[in-house]
Amino acid sequence: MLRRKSAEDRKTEIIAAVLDLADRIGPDRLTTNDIAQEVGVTQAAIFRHFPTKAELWTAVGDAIADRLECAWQQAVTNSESPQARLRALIAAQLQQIGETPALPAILHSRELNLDNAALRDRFRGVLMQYQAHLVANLHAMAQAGMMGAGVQPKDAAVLLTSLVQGIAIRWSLGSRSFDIVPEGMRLLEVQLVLFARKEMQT
Amino acid sequence: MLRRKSAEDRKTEIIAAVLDLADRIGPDRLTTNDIAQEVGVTQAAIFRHFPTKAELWTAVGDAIADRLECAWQQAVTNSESPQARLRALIAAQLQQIGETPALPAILHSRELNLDNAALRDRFRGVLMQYQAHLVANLHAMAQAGMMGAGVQPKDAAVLLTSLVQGIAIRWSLGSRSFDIVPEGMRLLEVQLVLFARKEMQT
DNA sequence: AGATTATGTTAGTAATTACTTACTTACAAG
DNA sequence: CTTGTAAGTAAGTAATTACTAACATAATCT
Repeated sequence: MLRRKSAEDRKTEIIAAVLDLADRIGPDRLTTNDIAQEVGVTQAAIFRHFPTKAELWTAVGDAIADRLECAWQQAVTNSESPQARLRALIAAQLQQIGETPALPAILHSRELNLDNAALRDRFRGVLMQYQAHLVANLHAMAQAGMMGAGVQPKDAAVLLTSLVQGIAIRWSLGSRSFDIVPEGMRLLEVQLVLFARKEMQT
Repeated sequence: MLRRKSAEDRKTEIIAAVLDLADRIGPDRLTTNDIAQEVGVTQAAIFRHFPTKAELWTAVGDAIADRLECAWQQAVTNSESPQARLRALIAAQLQQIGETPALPAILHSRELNLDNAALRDRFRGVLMQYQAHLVANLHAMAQAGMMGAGVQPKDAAVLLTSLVQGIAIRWSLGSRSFDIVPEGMRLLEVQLVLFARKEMQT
């Protein structure tokens, strides 16, 4: 017979299954049937734990947002210098994507961006918070004389978030044939060297 | 009564409708019913022009690939210097996204990446061709002494494609509240200045 | 003008979807 | 051991999906 689990355990199990399936099938395509099969219960069992599919997605989104916030909160508090914090923030982001490859797809899915306004706003806030962290540390670096002139911290932050997104896309399209964290950090160093340069050429 | 159109006209009309709906509804969510309503015909009429939904998507993908290839072919041939070609290539890409906002979503949709292997491979080839264009011109710039040392053309090309993707994402998430082409070109100039810098600081 | 054909419609189909209802049973507490 | 409840199932539902077959008519050609 089937071993029963506590509702809490089953819920986290279902959310994990959604994260996994969102990567393989796609966030906008996975069905409650897919989820049930992955977990190993009947379809009806899913609705015992989440009244609607929308609320299931809300739970998934909340879990993601929590994880992200926690990850870069740690990155900020565990690093001393602005430069170290910057590196830690980028590394944290890359690691999160590496652990949960469906993350970008879910963040841009219509499931959450069209059907779930509350969660969309939360994600927007979380991502703005990340951008603010980057800007703050870039600003501190500029004041410490570690940045060449002519680059606004805001623009630099956009270049860095773009770098992360670009790596993530290249990683996905290329069937994840390289390690995302070291490759991302390598390119980060390239960009940081560019930031640090001072003299210009005609 | 309904005015009938030639099959060719109707096909392009349907493809245009798909591109529009893919942006509003999402590539993996839009139905043949949605398309029919948008075009103003019955659902069955869609299947008069495309035998299956998969073949419709193939046509849409082909149209996109053609458009992209054509756009940056023009960019390459109409510009004299490597630097001008680089700017033209980025501008072309930004303009394509501006004209067809669904482009990134379709490129990464499961519809084309899971269900249509042939088209996925074509897209991969097209994007690699773009990357090759960037690398070639960055290499020419380096040989002309227009690039500071220490940055490989390949890495620089990755930074530039990331920049385009990052701008596109920011543009989408921010409800397209800014003009994508000028904002993208502004950030491109920032990155190009960084590339051109030479002396380093400790 | 009349015949032909290509573009359309109407009215279906089987499969899949999210979700429900009524019933069952594993499990923890007394 | 008994018992109440929480976690599960079996068997449905109506709505939506991609797709089809038979019929209709606007457009085109001679």
